[in-house]
Amino acid sequence: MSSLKIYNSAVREKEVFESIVPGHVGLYVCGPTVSGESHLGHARPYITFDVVYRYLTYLGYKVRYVRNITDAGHFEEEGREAEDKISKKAVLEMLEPMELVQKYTNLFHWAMDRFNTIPPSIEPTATGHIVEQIGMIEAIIAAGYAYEINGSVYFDVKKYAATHDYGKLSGRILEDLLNTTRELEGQEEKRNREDFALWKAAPPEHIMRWKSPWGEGFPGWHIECSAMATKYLGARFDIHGGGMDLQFPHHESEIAQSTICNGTAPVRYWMHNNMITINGRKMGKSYNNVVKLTELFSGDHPLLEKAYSPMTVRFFILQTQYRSTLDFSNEALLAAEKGLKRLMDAYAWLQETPRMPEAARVPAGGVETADASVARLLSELPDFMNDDFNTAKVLANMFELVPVINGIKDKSPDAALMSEETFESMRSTLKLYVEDILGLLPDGSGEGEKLKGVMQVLIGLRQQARANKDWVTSDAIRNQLAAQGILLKDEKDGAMSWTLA
RNA sequence: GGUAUCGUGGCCGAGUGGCUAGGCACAGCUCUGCAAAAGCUGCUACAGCGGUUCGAAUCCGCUCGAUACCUCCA
Repeated sequence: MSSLKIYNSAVREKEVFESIVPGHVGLYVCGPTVSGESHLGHARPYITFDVVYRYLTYLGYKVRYVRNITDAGHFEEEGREAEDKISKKAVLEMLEPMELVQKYTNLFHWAMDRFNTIPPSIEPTATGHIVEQIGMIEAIIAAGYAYEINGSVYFDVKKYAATHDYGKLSGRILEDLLNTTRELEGQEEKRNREDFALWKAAPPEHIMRWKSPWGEGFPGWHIECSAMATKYLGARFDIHGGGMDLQFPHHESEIAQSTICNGTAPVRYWMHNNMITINGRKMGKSYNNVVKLTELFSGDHPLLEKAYSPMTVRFFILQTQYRSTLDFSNEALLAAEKGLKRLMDAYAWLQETPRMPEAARVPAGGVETADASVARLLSELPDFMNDDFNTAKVLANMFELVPVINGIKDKSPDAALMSEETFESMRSTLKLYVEDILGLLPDGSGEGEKLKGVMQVLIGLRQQARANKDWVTSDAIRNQLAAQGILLKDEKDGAMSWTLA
């Protein structure tokens, strides 16, 4: 079997994965900023790294998965007037930042649960680690790589770059940054334009504020990840993940801070997922093209023709290699929905069929025509996962198994013949990859025991009607069920199956 | 302007030198009371131009086009 290779953004090539501490993996993923609702674009990293987490766990590693919640900084609820922040209204009417944080954190957890992502081992919040962040900033100042001005603290990029490779991760050259940095407000007090904030003094109207050696203020964006990653994973850990748009400046700055503070580069393998685009454009607030997850699940958005289930979205994302851009459209999502249904229908039947049906059994002296190809398709799955988590190829192989499974199910005369061992191997391997590694769940929601019982009654009535060639009754049952969103199918041997539409 | 990535059939997308990706859509056939599903078959592409090579979607160069980042961003 092949060994796991990961594309390391820092060196721009695939490297064989070796954990720093044998048997253990430290995984850090930049989490959401909970000042607003998560959108489809946010779903990608969390689903991508959920699969990474699942696969590493399957490989036998004890993984500590840390994903932060960014709940400090500038906060403003969408649509809410900024003046609220400084109004002299009663406390209850004023914007309470933690109320927003709680609301959007809950919503985020709800969406992650629907996507069937496994919760991280630790989900630290920025506000819960102010002490650690202040400690880290003090260490950086003590080392001489940061300076305080007017209650704010900035990282001295120029000094750092003199002896370290600032820009290595993002492929940037410091001089270029000097010339191309945008004009922003509040930049005057920095020594150099490329310096970034470790701590910002809070203006009087700023509600989120903490005491620090430099006065009241709040931490810079980059320091929180460095502080929390260091605290829970150590000065040097295995994998750091996040969206490509975070590569610069966020991750570059993380490297600089942690390197000065801890005396070592923090991360062994950097992984960056690509963006989700709409009509070729990145999904983002500034482009005004975001589809929120709640809108996606409800279908309530001008760009959406219908609602799409969380599993459809998960499948849609996994059908693409995580380093490629993924273009969103109704057509693409619809295709994903249909494809997933086909895969999961075959999969569900296979899981309900513990023993190889007679019809597919190889007759005495017969040839196991399907054994070799099925075995090959199955044996390639770990190779694909080991090749930088190529879930697209894993799914492609699974789709090649679908006709094999359906052939057995339909007892078609030219059904693929295979040995009992191959059948069992197919069953257990698919369960492992579909459910445990890719995290795709059969859409069994709503199929309560009572509904199953009721369906059995209706199926019985319809079978009777069909036996009597009473097509009127037969069709009435099927059509009325369809109107209720239940699709009834006649199988080859007179049996019937049903699915919720 | 700087840096980087990408351009694959109607659509989405895998693929770093030779072998069918896969899904969806579409067409035909089989099965079927009808339907749906399923099975089989077909549709077979790599932006353009040069180069390297026995051989290139894959390597190199140029051109055209697109996107991302350049301190809000998954």
